[in-house]
Amino acid sequence: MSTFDIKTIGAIGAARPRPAGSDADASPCGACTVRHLTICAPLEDHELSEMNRIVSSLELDPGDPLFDEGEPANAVYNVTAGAIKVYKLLGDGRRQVTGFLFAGDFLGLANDDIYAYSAEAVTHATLCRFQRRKLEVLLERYPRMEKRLLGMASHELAVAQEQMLLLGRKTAKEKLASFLLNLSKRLVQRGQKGNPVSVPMNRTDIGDYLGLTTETVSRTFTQLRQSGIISLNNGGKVEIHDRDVLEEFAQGF
Amino acid sequence: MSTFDIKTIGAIGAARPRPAGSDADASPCGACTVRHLTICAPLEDHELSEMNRIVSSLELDPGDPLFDEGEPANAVYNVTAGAIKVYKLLGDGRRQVTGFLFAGDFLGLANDDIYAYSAEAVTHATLCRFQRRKLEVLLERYPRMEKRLLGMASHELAVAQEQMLLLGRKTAKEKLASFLLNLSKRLVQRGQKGNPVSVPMNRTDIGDYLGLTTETVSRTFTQLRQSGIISLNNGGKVEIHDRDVLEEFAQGF
DNA sequence: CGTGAAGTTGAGTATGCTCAACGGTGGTGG
DNA sequence: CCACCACCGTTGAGCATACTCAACTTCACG
Repeated sequence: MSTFDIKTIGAIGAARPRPAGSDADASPCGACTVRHLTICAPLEDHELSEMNRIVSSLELDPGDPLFDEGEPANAVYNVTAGAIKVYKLLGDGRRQVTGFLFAGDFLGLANDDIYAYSAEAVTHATLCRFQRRKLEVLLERYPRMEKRLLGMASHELAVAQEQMLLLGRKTAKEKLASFLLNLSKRLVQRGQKGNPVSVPMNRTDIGDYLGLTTETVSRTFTQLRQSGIISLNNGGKVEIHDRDVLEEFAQGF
Repeated sequence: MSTFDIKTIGAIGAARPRPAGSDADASPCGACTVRHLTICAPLEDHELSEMNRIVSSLELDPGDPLFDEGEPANAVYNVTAGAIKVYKLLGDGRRQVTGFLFAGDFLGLANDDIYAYSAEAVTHATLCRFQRRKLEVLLERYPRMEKRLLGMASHELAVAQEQMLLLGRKTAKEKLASFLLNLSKRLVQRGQKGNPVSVPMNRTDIGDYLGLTTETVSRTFTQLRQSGIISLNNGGKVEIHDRDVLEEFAQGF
């Protein structure tokens, strides 16, 4: 894994983060459609102008890296659209995707000023970037935001523990059932329809997230499809026919 | 899993949390030997008296439950001595231990007022108990503590991600190597010798933590022993002979 | 259409699980 | 004091789930 500073990514050319269009730049925070989900939720409208001053917008294409494990953690991010994956690697290249992030999700919290994982775009995605030091000043002034951040971190922690249960103790079928239900729930949380479920990531990413190979993911999809529990539509849409059975699988009965 | 209120545990008789001896009660926080590791770290000496007022001490025997998943989260805890395990269960009883906690470690942060996991003593253990509502008042007054809590949560998050990598992508040998090195590092962090490593939990707990069966844990210990990398001493002590090889296993080379 | 990447399916295999037996140890009660 | 018992850890044999390697299909995109 190369370790390079986020500020030079554009120059390297592997990624092409670019400033978002002028529309968004005019009053990005005021126009933010996912504010209630982000770290900005506790701020009053008139306080957003301060946010505007320290935030910058960012756009990524599929496969573009956002940052790499080990890199100095100079910024934190809020996803405003699209999907991001975060992952860790072993020495021989084995990969564990520790999470998929969608609009409203937060990433980049680093304990010791070094990112503990890498982040990369799954789909075309837009993000808000907060310079770490400037954000810290703001947090000092608005303890509400710090509280919000703690709430988000402790939610992340609960999600991580659920994922450990999945990785350590569930079968392939149970893993995939849990995964689909999770995606569905997160869509609903964002006010979208929870069925059919949009599955924007490929089989390799799903496998690396669930601790499986692509082949096993594919076979398990087939198995669920042939049981009539789901169907696979075009454009990565999965239609859930029997949510109850899926729930039973997910909970290990 | 039964869900009962922590306050009634004593009456039920499954557990026997009891107030610690009068020595500790006199000025528990002032005498705390692990304060620098806890949420109390940022408090000045003269502020500890406030802490004293909202904290109570607690003692558990091996196997005693502290709280159960799903229970209302009325308190958070700091371990002051001994070892605690936290775990989640599937419907059919499969178990995933999501962490082992030692002196200085913190548990009980709950996002939605409900514990997301169960906690139980591994060895004889002592803990500080903070009533949630009272702690919140204190956090309001000391943003430093809130910041500290955020730091601890984000550290936990990094640890959780490392564990996901282990569960999803490491072999049995790599899992056990990582586990032993982790225990060793945590001993060193607490100012103790990192070798030999005290391993107070049994094979079942280790298996449930690493996503393995007891038999596989046992076989893998034997394998590492026969390779001369470790030896198993009395009293659950593991002596590490070749840390470098263990590190290589743990990092997946 | 042609090409390359992604997904699916098949055959054989290996890692770790299941089931079972056995040995050591510590606690208990006769 | 010692026999007994329960629990824990270890080891063995056989097995199953998911992996590896490979071929083939589908799809997106030029």
